[in-house]
Amino acid sequence: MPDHLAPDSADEAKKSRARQEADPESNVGGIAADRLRSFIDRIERLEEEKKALGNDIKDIFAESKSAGFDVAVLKQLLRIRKKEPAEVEEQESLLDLYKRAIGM
Amino acid sequence: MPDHLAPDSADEAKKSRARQEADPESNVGGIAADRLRSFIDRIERLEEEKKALGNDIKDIFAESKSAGFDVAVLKQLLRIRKKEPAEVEEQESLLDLYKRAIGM
Amino acid sequence: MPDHLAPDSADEAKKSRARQEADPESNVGGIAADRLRSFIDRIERLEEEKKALGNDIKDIFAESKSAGFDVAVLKQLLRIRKKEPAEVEEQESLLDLYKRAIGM
Amino acid sequence: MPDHLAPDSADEAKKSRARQEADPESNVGGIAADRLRSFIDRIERLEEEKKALGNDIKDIFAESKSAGFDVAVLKQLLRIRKKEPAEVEEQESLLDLYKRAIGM
DNA sequence: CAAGAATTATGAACCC
DNA sequence: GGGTTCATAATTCTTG
Repeated sequence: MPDHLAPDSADEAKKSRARQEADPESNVGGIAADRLRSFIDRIERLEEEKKALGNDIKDIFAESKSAGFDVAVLKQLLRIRKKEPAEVEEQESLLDLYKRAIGM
Repeated sequence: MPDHLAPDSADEAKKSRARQEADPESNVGGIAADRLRSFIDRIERLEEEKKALGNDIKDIFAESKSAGFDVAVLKQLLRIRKKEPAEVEEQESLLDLYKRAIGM
Repeated sequence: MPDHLAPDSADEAKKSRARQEADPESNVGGIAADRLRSFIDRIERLEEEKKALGNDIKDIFAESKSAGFDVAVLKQLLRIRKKEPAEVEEQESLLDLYKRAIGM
Repeated sequence: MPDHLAPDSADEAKKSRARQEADPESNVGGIAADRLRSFIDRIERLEEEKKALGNDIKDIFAESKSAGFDVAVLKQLLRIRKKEPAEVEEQESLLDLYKRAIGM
């Protein structure tokens, strides 16, 4: 987003304080606006980091593929490791049951 | 093609099995166990960090809610802020496409 | 319970009743096999039709390419046409959110 | 939309030809425009049908859930049925191999 | 045929 | 806690 739409922080701080008393109920243009901006900034920053980590993970999958590993199987393995062993077993036995029921 | 360049994954898999004797410690059933474990560890580590960031974000939403903000509105604001650059980009790519389509 | 609906064994009857009120004839390991098979058949049938439609669409793209149209541009046009109603909807929901946020 | 507001196809065809001569080089507003519109209409129609089928499938999953089946397992079963048996076996054995390699 | 984008499906979070 | 919406992951399709 372009910076020109955002007033600089010093001016904003002044305005915030000035208006805070004038319109305390809705807090529009007052300290609440600063607070809102702060929340948004913090969240967007964290989301950026999160995305970067996602890219790192993707890189490792590419690396493991180059090393000759089957990425689909690797992902399957990771999925299994995330689940509780009991859950894995339960789903497997249910799958077997369904298979037998339809004669597979 | 020189040997030191990476062969494709099928060849690599074959070579891995061929080399099993040469590197017995980390080889299990023709698989470079150490390498596999390393990939898995790295990925799981990064996923943990990613999840932690997700929790941080959730915390901020809770905080903003406590501060009196409407979380749903906040999220929609964030979504719009995220989408706008994407749309600018899209318009540009559409323009490029049209240019190419008419041979510019 | 009529005899002709009676399951083969007492154990089977218990399991059947515990899990569902199914026709015992079609019960395999406590699973209503006929019902399961029916669900699977119906889903696979619909997925086939869905895939066929996907192929039809692909054919039309090929046809439009033969007619001299730029397929990439065409696809982007379609994407935009699909997105516009979504945006209208979003604007409305955003408005609703703002209203709620200010207590209307 | 009421039918009386839509020009009938003969009228539309006449108009197309009338404009074709006016701008033959780029084919804008001429037959190519009609052709383009036709492609778009056909594709959008098919995509609608495709989406409807997707909804039908979703409904069946809901129905099977109500009947007491585990939807996740059901989907797993369908996925397996889609793959070639050889592929299924290969992936399973590879998974076992990886598991042993990391000592699971 | 590998890489990348696009669609589709799955899983998580939120509200009721 | 169950259904619904939204974010993330997986698959599919396309292009070079």
